[in-house]
Amino acid sequence: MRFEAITIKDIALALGLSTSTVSRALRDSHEISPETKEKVLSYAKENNYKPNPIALSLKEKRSSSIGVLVSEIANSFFSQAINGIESVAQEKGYNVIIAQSKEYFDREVSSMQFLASRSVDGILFSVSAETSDFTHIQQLYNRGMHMVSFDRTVSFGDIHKVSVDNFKAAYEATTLLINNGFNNIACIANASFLSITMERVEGYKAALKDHSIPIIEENIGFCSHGGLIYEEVEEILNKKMLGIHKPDAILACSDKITTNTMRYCQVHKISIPQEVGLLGFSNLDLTDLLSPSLSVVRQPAYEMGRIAAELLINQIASKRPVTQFNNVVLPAELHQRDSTRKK
Amino acid sequence: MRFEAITIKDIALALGLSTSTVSRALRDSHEISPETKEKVLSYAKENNYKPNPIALSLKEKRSSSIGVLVSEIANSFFSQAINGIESVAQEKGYNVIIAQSKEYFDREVSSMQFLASRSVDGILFSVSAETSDFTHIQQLYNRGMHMVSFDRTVSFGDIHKVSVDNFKAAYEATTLLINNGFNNIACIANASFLSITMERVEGYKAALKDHSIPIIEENIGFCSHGGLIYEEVEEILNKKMLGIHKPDAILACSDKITTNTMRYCQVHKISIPQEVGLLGFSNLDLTDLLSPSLSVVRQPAYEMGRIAAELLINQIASKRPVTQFNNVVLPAELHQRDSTRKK
DNA sequence: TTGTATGCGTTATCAT
DNA sequence: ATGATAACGCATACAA
Repeated sequence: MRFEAITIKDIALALGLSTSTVSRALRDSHEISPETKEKVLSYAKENNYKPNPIALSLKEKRSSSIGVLVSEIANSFFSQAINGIESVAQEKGYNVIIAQSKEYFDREVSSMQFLASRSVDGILFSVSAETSDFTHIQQLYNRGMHMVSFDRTVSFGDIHKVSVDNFKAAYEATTLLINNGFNNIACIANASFLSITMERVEGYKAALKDHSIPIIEENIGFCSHGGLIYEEVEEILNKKMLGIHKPDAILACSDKITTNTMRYCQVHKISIPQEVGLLGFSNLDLTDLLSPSLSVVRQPAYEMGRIAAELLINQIASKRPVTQFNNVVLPAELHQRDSTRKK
Repeated sequence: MRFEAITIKDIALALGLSTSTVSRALRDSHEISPETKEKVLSYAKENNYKPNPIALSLKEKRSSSIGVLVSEIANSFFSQAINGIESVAQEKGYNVIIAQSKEYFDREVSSMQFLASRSVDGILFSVSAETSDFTHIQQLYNRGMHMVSFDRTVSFGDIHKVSVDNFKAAYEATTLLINNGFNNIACIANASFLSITMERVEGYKAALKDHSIPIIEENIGFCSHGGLIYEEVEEILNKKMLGIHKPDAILACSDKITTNTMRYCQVHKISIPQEVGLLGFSNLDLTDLLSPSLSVVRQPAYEMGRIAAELLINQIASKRPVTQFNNVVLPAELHQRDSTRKK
């Protein structure tokens, strides 16, 4: 007993009409008599007729589904972004198909090809922490796939981009630390070739410079895997905290780096903010409940997801080739709490 | 320049063969000469031929995609579960299509119909906090849709179920509170008709009974919307904390209820665990960093996702109708930390 | 206003 | 060993 849905053919047979008449009646064509239309429509409703989306896809060469490629679903930022994407997709009648790279370049390439081969109409993506080469994206794009990049964007120009103002966010975060009396601030960031990483590091540097604080390269650290692994963060923090330039505050530039830095301080019994101030990028919704309350840069993940999805779906829907490429930049939110309040 | 993939017809044309020959060669049929096979295969490889999954779906009446319906994607438990689902799907060549009910019954019904109408091969679902009527599920199921229920399961029998041992988890959690010297324990749970709610409340009651502590119904509270809304939790907690039976500890039976209870204590300046002990169900991965470190029941979300996805995909793949229905019950993890250590 | 025929990409069933 | 044809469900150009 397998799921046998009613088709146009069934309706045509039952009503003694041709499939084309039924098809037209269902699509409310003006060249169908009101009576026939009524007959077909009521029969369709009674028998719960639903057009077969697969047949439609084959015919129309579109699938009404969009692919989303992120590094990790179980990451608060991305799950919030997917939430936004799903909400728009739902409104516009699109499926959302999920794939994740797990921060591996190889998985990013294969996942993207997987999505493309499943004939999605477009792809929303945020590159992995290992991705410095964009040819797989460029190729797909050149072959005509609709794509929108979000969060971690790409360097080539002819594509919609949605991101937060990372420079400003890091600039303001660093300034907050400085204004609270910290002046030897370390910066722990993601893989160095990610767009978001360099923007954040530049914002950090600019804030120091504007406050006449010397930039010490040794105070800057990069995590090649997004800070996903505690040991990676630990090693970097050991260098900083045990080094000659021992910082009095830390700017943690990603979700995972932030929590792993907290964990490091807990494990090594370093009190925040007495021994070291801490300000981190984080999208967790309970950072105010942490010990001590964590000052954070929060990214508008849900909104980014919505905007990116809207751009993509509009691009898919518009028949004409896109010539104008948006580069939407949203502001992040800065929340000050106890972890930056120096005694 | 739209994404124009190469088809069997293109290959046939280029090589002066018929489409059927090409099709057979690609599927490595024994009735094709080695030379032809070689020619076709190498041409296909050169031109990066990929069979069109939509045409395949239309022909085979299957889509190689599974739907996942959860209440909220941006919830740590569900995003971890989706992570597990995606990992299995990836291995077996299935798409994962996501939909969420947002804890609304209406959205659950429409999302499920949406998934079904997009011809997914099967659906993995966890019902919304409003769902007490399962007819929409039962109907779809009776029409032949493959379904597996997880986390919040359903009452009808002929379906695979994957869940955690909620009774045992709540029993052990309550016992831990009792052993730490608390004896007037309140229990805040989800909507009362959810399977998980009653199992947890029963576990709580059983633990009290086994320790000869009277069960006070007034100490038990239910959140109709999964504790999603702070005010809902606040109202319930006000009744408890300002009531005549003021509890000395709280068992918070969901992710959101747990964090909202912490927030309540923070807002109302109630110190944990001095004034009230707290033990909550939570899947956040930094509960040890909370203030004070939170004792939690953690659910094996990733594993549940994997197991549920495996069951579903096996069910889809097996041609025979399923007669044996699994009811997989996994143990939860109990982590004791400061929030239950009475001074 | 309605019906007939064709095609989307693929495979299965017939031929040859 | 290979080719022609039909079918999956739908929409549409063309015919009537």
